[in-house]
Order: sequence, then structure tokens, then C-alpha cells
Amino acid sequence: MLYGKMSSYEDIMKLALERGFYFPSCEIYADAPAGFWEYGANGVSMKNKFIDLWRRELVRHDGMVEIDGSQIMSKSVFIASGHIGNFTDPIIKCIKCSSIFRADRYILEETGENVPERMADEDINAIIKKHGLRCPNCNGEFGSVSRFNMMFKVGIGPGAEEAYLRPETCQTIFVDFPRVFKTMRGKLPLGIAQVGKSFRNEIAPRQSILRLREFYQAEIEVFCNPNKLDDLPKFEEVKNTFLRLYDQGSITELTADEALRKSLLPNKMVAYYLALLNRFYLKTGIDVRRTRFRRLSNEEKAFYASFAFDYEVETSVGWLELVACNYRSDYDLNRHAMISKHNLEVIDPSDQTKILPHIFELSMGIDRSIYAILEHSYFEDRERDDRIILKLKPYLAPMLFGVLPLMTKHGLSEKAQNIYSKFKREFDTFYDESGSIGRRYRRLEEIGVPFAVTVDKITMDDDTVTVRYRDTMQQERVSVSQLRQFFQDALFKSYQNI
RNA sequence: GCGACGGUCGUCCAGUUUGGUCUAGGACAUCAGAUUGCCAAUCUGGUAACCCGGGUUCAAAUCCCGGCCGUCGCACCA
Repeated sequence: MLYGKMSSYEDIMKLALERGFYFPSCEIYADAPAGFWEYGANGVSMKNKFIDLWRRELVRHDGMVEIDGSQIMSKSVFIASGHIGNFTDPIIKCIKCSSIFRADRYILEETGENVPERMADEDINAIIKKHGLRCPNCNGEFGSVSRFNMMFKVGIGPGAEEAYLRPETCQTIFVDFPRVFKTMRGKLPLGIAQVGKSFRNEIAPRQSILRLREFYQAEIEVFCNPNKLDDLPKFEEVKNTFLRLYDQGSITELTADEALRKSLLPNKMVAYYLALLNRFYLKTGIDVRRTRFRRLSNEEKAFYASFAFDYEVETSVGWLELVACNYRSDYDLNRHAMISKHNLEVIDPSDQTKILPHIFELSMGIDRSIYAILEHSYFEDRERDDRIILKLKPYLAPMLFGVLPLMTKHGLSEKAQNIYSKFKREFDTFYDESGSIGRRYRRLEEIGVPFAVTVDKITMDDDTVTVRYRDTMQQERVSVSQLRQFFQDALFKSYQNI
């Protein structure tokens, strides 16, 4: 690889701030809350292209349907989903030093007494009193139990009717399932996908876009017949895809097929989607040798999951969870059917049986993925060339090429602006005549622009330009009339060759 | 949320110990001009900051209080 130094969180943070990939929300105000970040121009462009890639490699590839649902959903949705019952944690606060503890855990730890999830606050208070529990930090007394929920509550309309910002995008997919299945003439298995924002009131948001209170998810919910998880002909096309499975401290690399035969994966349905996911991340330019699928233990996995794999990537801040792959069984549809009193069963057309589908999901964190791509693409060499290069794939780079006149004299500016105008609606490109040519090349490299088009004196004679390659710094002469084809090919080839 | 430490141009840093000489300095970046004309060259000039609020004082970037944010640790993490 080019250059020795590993990129760090600080490098990426600095680049993001200086070059407008992302930055803190409301930053001109002192009361700007933590956990909210904005994408700037370069960040948005890259994020949009990431989502496009996700659509190509997963949604379209697999014939899924995509929806775009509301971010605010009714209270009933979250009663059904379990977020209100399971995620209002009882907490106790020390009156003296203000330390906060999970009441149920603390009581269990100190007394061995089990606190059921739905125990009333008064009963919990009584237990604390009975055992005379005090703050372990300062021996102060505890105040009475209060509730903390990770969801943001909102009041709808003048009556302030209780509703919540969704803590995961998938809930809209679940509640929309019957209509989407009908209107899209659905057949099992059916993938329903969604990109959008989710909201969690994290206690301690940290590390910029790695742990946000408002964040982007790209979720895929595959609705399937639980009796046919191994009846999946399309598995053949991915069976030789290599997967890196992590278990008991070590990573095993083997094909999806082998993983199935060794029972490291439960069925073809899961193996198929993990393989697709792996292929997708290969195309993002993340170094897949630094990724793994980690099977979660019973203690780690979410309450709705019967088994779960996390797709993780190694970065300078440790292993980062990018995608949660959960087998949610019929938990969600079952609960929504029960609470809403709608029958959510469908006919599996393949054998005309009526079933409540099971769900396997790929829940992707977009912000973290963007970060991981940036970090794995960042290279610098301070000693030799003093270059910082973001080696983004051309189809993910914020800009595909810059148009630069070698000098501003002899009509070169005008010629270059002409070329820029010709392509600006078709490609992400921009014009720059400020500073020396070398400086302009460096600026492009730093935000990952893979090509530079330079207009020189020869251009004025024969209408050719030089195209410079970011990674090699090599140049070739291309006729202006061939530029469109050149960039279309470049995009296509970079995409095909992976 | 708790604890420790910190917060000065876009970025990094000096200045805070001992209040005044700070009308806040430098480097890089950026903008304009000159010059060169294919890899961060040079010269000239410019833009640009003391996190917010309150207090002490003749005087606050500097001291005090509160808040916010950041880093780390604990806790949390669907």
C-alpha cells in the first residue's frame, strides 16, 4: 500500500471539519446539544453515493421494494414493538452525589433479589427501603425511582397526544407490511428496504458520527416463510463468497457454502444475505480483511432477536459495529398483530399456505459506514510528497473530477470553464483556477476526487486535455470529445473490477 | 449521568501560572494581486478567534460561579 502511516480518528475528524464532510450541529450556539451532527457538501455527496451503492448491490440486486416512512409514530407502535415496556429502565439517583444507577441491576447485585421488568415503581422503592440500600460511591441515600427511556417523546397537535420519534426505521416497515405486500404483489421471501433517520436519546453520545442521537439507518427486512429457510435457489450465486466469521476469539474465513455445511450459519436465507452484505462492503472500498461477522451471545443480542450477527470493521477506535443482522422471527409481526388487532398473515404463493412471516434483518448504520470508509481510504505521506490522499472509489467520491486551467492566461480559463459547463449537469465536477496547479491537485486528492482534467496550451491547438489519476499521479491525453466516454468507462470499470 | 482534564482564527499552537504592554501573535489553510507554467514554489496584501452567561476589578483570554461542548475512565448502548 502507498504509505506507511495508519490513519487515526483524529486525522479523519480534522479532514471532516476542514473539508466539510461533517461537523457539529448548531455549533454557533453555546447550548448546542451533543450527539447531533451535520453533513456538509462533500459528506452529503458521499453519503448519497453510498446509499446509491446500497440500492444497487442490495435492494435492486435482490428485487426488494423500498419505502420511506414517517419518523414520528404512535405510542401503540412502540407498545407493540416492546420499546416502551422493555426500554423504560428504572433508575435511582443518589441524593447526595447524584450518581445514577439502573435500579433493577443494582438491587440484583446487592441483594440477589430479582426485579421483574414490569414491577411498579412503588414496589421497587419498597425493596430499596427494606434492604436499606445506599449509594456505593458516597453512602448517600437514594431518591425514589424514576424512568429513563431512550426514545424521544413528542406531543402531537394542541392536545399534545403522546407519540415518539422512531428508535429504528424498521418499525415503519413492519406496520406497513400488509399494504406493501398487497400493493407490490409480494411473494415470500420479500425484502422491504428503507433509508432514513432514527432517534435515540443516548445517555452519552460520543465520537462525532459514531454515536449519534439522530442518525441514518439503511434497513432491510426480509419477510420469509420459516419453513423454507433452506429453500432458496438464488443462494447458488453467492455460495462461493468468502465470509469472515468470528467466534471464540478467532476469525475463520470460509465460503458461505462451507459455513452452512459446518453449521456456523443456521440456514441458506441467512447465509445468502450475509454474503450479499459482504459483497456490498467490498465495493465500498472498506478493507474487508479488517472486517468480521460476529455472532452475538444470548446476553448481547436484542430482546427481539433469536440469533444475531454483527458485521464489524476494525478502525483506529476499535471494532465498530456497522450492521446488525438479526433473525427477529415472528416477534414483530406477532406483536403488531396482537396490539393492532389486524391479521398480518399472508399466503405464501409457492404452496398456498397461510403463514405469519418471519423476519431476517440487515440493519445498517450509514454514519458509521461513512466513517469507516473514510478511515480505510485515508493515506498520507508527510515525509516524501506531503500528500494526503483519500482513495475513495470513483463512484463514492464527492466529485468525479475537477477541471483546471494550467494557467489563467491565453484563454485557458475560458476554455476550461467551457469544458466544465459542458459536464457539470452530468457528472459531479467543479472548476478551480486558484493557486498553482500542484496545489490544486493536492486539494482534489484530499477530498478523494479520483481525476483531474487539465487544460493547457496544447488544448487550444488540438482540443485535447490531460487526465490525471489521483492514486498514481500519472496523466494521459484525452480528446475533449472523448471525455464523456472516458468518465463513463472509468466509473463502470472501477465498479466492475471489484 | 458521574469523575478527571480541557475549550483562543477554518486547522494546529503561543499568550492564562503572576489580571494591564493583547487594538490577541505565529504556522498551515483560505481569498485578491504579482510571478512561474504540470505536482502543496516565491512575493505583496486581505479575511478570520478568546465556547456561552453571570460575578470580582479602575482593568478579565487570564481570577471566581453556573451552563454547554470535547477527550478519557465508569455507567449506558434496540
